[in-house]
Amino acid sequence: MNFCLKFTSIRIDYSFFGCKVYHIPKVRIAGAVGFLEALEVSIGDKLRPISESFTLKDHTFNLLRAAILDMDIYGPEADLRLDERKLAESLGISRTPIREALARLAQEDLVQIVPRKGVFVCRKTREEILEMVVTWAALESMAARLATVHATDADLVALRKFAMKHSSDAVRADIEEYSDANIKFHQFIFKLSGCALLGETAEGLFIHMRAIRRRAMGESDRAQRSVVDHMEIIEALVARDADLASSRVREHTMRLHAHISKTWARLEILGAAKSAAT
Amino acid sequence: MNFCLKFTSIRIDYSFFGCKVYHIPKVRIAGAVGFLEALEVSIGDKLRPISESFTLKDHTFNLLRAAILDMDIYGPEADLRLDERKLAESLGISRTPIREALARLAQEDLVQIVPRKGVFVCRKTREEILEMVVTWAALESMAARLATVHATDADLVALRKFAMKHSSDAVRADIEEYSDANIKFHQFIFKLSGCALLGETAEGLFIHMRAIRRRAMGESDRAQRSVVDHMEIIEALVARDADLASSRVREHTMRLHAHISKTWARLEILGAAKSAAT
DNA sequence: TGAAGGTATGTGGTATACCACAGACTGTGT
DNA sequence: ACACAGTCTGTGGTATACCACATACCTTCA
Repeated sequence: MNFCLKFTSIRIDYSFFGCKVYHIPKVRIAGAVGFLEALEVSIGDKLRPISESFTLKDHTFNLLRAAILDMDIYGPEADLRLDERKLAESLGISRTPIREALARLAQEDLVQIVPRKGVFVCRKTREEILEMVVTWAALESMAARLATVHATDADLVALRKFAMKHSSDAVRADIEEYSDANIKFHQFIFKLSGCALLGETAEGLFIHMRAIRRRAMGESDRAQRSVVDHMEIIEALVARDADLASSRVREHTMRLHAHISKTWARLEILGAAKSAAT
Repeated sequence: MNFCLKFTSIRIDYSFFGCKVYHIPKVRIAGAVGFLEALEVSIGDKLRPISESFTLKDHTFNLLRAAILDMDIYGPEADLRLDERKLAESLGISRTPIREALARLAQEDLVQIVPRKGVFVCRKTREEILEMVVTWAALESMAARLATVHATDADLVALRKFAMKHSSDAVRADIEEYSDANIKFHQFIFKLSGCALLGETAEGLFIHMRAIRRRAMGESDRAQRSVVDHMEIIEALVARDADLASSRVREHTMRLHAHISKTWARLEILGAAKSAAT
């Protein structure tokens, strides 16, 4: 995968501002908002929401993060190396904000920075992925438990509606569609828990699992089994049975765990390619 | 709290190397290890483990992190401001590694970086703390569940031994001692789960909770109740009853949740001091 | 006297120059 | 032909200079 190519299009986003990248901060006029408020509302309204405290550092962080998630990390010939200088050149900015973005990515375990060697996108081993699934299960089962208390009846109706709407995707084996809906279903449960941190923590894990999930999804009747599971989970939530909802969610996720265990060989081979590349 | 003062002692650590801080990297002789190996083993053995790839960035990160954890964040007059330049001066290094360390701390939600305003240590609101406890409960209850499968009998014997050894601390209300033991007990369970990520994720939460925990610990009979809870948890583990162990751990942690809820007023007042300071 | 506007100062944000180290390469000696 | 050593190149690490913005203060004018 060619990273430089990737970022060519991103520069276009930048130039949309009509100025060189590093001039963007100059556009900010937060201090002038008060002044504008004194003018006709028609003008103030239009300009009000101008990017509040935009920084290249944050932008780069999001950019790199998205790029890494889109990467085919586990492809045998994937280029896991990130070159600070090349990235800087591609984005048209200096290395400084890139380095700070990379430092944050490293903190999230998305990349590994090796002094004087390079920055590398982290591949996850099979064990790490399995642990992520376990942790995910822990979080979501708690979310389901809380949801039996916090979710309103209307919430659950909406959840059921959503699940049924997309069940047809699974039936006709529309994996791509169903995969998205599946994700949203789980996010829905986290939202119903009323505990934002549960969802946020899970999100952090999920990011790492996306590449794997994409590869592991096209298996046999998993999608249809998933639909059944989801319905049973909803029933437990509607019954306000905390233990049942919790255990059903947990078992549902642990089935993914078992499934990944079975596809061990493939992942392991991909993992091996990693050490070969290093 | 005076940060500069704090770091005065830290500089002493640095100067232990016998050279100015930013000269430390020059001390590294990783490339020379091979050379040393050709010499007498007596010398090589002594020098072998010289800091592999030490970086100021990482060191600063750990330093700041530890300093923040030691801070009395919730004190009414706490100085939550971190000045990059002052820190740089105190540590005797440039701003660059400090900024990267701060970027990582921000990623961990330990500090908040406000462009052109400053870097501030994050205070947690009561709601955030409660959510952390819930998330902690989710993780540890799963850990206990796994422990019923992965822990050996010897492990559980060791756990029981450990818990009993420190139960006396709780009885004689030696809060400080017991608090440490309490923490280790929970870490023990995470270890027994065989899923490192569970423990790591919890650790990330725990860091934020330390300051709170210290304040919330000196309450009534919580310590003694804790001892009972721990014993019951151990029984469930020994019985290899996954559901029971899981729920007991969860309920134990959720009691902390309830307790913090009760001390709402105090925390809220402290939180209010925050906005007053800002 | 007070309000408006200018200015001085300090902040984080960014760009840049340079460093030490690692690794590949190349030349030279045996 | 091979081994060794020197050099060259590229990497991330660090230090530094400078920028735009935010803020507080001060000057000025009504």
